[in-house]
Amino acid sequence: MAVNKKEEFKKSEIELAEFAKAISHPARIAILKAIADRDVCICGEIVEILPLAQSTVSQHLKELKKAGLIQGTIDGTKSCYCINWKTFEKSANGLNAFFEKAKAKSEANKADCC
Amino acid sequence: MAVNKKEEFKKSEIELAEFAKAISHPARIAILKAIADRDVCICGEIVEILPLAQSTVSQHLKELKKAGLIQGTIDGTKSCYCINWKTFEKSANGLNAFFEKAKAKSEANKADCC
DNA sequence: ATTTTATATCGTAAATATACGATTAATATT
DNA sequence: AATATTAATCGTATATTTACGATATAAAAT
Repeated sequence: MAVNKKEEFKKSEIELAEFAKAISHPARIAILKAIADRDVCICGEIVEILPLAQSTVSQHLKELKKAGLIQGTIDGTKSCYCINWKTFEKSANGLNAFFEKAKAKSEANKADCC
Repeated sequence: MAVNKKEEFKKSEIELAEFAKAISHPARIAILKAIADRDVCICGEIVEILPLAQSTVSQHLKELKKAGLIQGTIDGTKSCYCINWKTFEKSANGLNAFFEKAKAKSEANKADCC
């Protein structure tokens, strides 16, 4: 049980799901917001803002990085993050295309059967 | 440990994250697609399409229902699902507004510091 | 050189998610 | 009435996520 069946889906579905998963925690939404908000990429500031321990924030940053949504560079003892706009926009557009396509179908069908 | 800190974030952040979580599994993306695709709401068809056991599909349907993204009605022995467009669009628009707002900031800042 | 500061990583506990088979419940078919 | 069909729910195993403190690492300040 609990065997991973995720890979048996279409690549596009897996990618959409992965992006959604990356932003499926309020901390990660808040982090993206915080980074997008400032003109200089912040770092430990995020820890100040969030109601989470430093190590937990670091973990969330790691996941956002893994998803390619943010980038980080080390600046002295500090660590500086910014949005990776290329990936961010690409993912956002992909998700939006999914929404739009679904909506288009609904226009065509119009049959609200439930 | 593993205490739930999610409720300590802003309501808007929690809502965005919850929607993202609802669509954070390829099976659920595939289910939404399948339902949106047909003009008649399907049911056991979904089980045929997905590489998952009936009970697992049922579980995923339950989660989509919990998120308000789909609705179901019983029709004899069959169960008929359709997209709850009101919630779906509202959620999709909310997420999109988040993307747009972030992007707008990036236009303003332009400082790619990393 | 020592201490401080900033952040990543490790270890770990607890919670949640994923998946399935078995069972249940309720309608349909024979 | 007996059986078949459909889908939800239950129980359960395993995997993943979330969270923290402790520790490690590396630069900065003293």
